[in-house]
Amino acid sequence: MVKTLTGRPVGRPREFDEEQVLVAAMEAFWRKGYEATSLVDLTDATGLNKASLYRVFGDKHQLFMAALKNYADIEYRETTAVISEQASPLTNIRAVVKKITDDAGSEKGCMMINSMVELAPHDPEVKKLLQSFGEQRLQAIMGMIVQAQEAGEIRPELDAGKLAVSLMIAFAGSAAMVKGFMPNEAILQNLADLIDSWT
Amino acid sequence: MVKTLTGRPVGRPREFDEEQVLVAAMEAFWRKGYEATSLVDLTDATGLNKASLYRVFGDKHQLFMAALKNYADIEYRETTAVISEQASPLTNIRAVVKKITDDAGSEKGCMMINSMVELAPHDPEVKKLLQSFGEQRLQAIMGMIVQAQEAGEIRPELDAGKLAVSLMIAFAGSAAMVKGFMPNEAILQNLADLIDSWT
DNA sequence: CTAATTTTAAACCGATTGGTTACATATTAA
DNA sequence: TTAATATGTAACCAATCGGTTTAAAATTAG
Repeated sequence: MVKTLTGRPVGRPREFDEEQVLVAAMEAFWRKGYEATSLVDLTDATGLNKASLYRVFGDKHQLFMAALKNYADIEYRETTAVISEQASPLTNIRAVVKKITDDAGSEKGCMMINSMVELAPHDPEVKKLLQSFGEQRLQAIMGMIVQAQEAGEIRPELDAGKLAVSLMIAFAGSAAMVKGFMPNEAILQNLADLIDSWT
Repeated sequence: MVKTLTGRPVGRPREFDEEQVLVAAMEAFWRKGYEATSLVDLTDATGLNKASLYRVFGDKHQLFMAALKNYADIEYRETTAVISEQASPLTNIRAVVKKITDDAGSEKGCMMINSMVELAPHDPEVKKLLQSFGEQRLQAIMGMIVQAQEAGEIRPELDAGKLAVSLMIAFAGSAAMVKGFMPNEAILQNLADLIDSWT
């Protein structure tokens, strides 16, 4: 990718949008998991052929890592976006819960939980990435809980760290259960009840 | 397998124990999941060669189904075994929680949750099996909760069905989190806190 | 125009996949 | 001993796996 004076690269221009392709690959991995998604699945989903896919994103594992990062980025961006300055901390927590369950509400579940279950024990790279995403999310949730306690919306004697852990575990469990056992409404109700029990 | 008058089958007797082989296959699938476990992995784990494996258990998918059933059977048997007539209902609930988290406490997690996440959305057979296992477990947990309420150990105004759902989701979340993010102690603590909040 | 550069598509690669067949071996009933 | 039956081993199979190479097509700078 040699840049020229005009800023445009020399040579034949790309016929695809890198971001779009990444999203398509992400959706394939999200739906079927890592192992079950073949290169043919990926070329079908992205519209690219193998060679192009390899040149731009590297091998299957690298592409998966990029897709997982992309998922987490989108998730984080969209989740923080539902937080409003005007709303109360507890209202924001409920909005975040709704957002997260909406994303993971289909049978695809949550790509991070899917990857944790399928890959984390055997794949150090995936594990490391998921740990840092998880830590980030845990801290964010705990911060919101502390805010809600300061605002008098959550009982102050409760341990914010423990509450955050319980919510994280409930998220993970929800993302698993929605894939084969429990309807979305029961899951949403359970999360609502959990948060109600904090007030 | 033609039976004779003596009860012993005609022909060369088996050199392996069917139950042992199933357990070995179960452990391989439990550890690596369905897709990532190759036939070579299975022959290594069981000590049998492909042909014997196929003749006795059918193809890979049938073997997996048998292994999953075996897992659920063992799990159910061992879990109900920790329940004591002498102990109070709540003590029994805590014993069951300990038992389940002990089983799913390693990085292998819980084979049922692993399978639900990896396969349930695409594999109707697996989904159906997991649904019946899940329903069975949900009913068992709810029954114990009702007992504990009748014994005055859990607040009677709480909805036993909802509590059972919350515990199931917490189990599922625990089984996911232990695979890559959260240490066993934090998970155990969370479950203990959840049950404490019912008293 | 030409030379350089890049992208695309498709042919190609060895290895591995799940699955089957063929056959010598072992054990039975009669 | 013999006929029947079931076993374990290994060779074999086509299909698919992830991954690479090759070469034509497209676009640039000069």
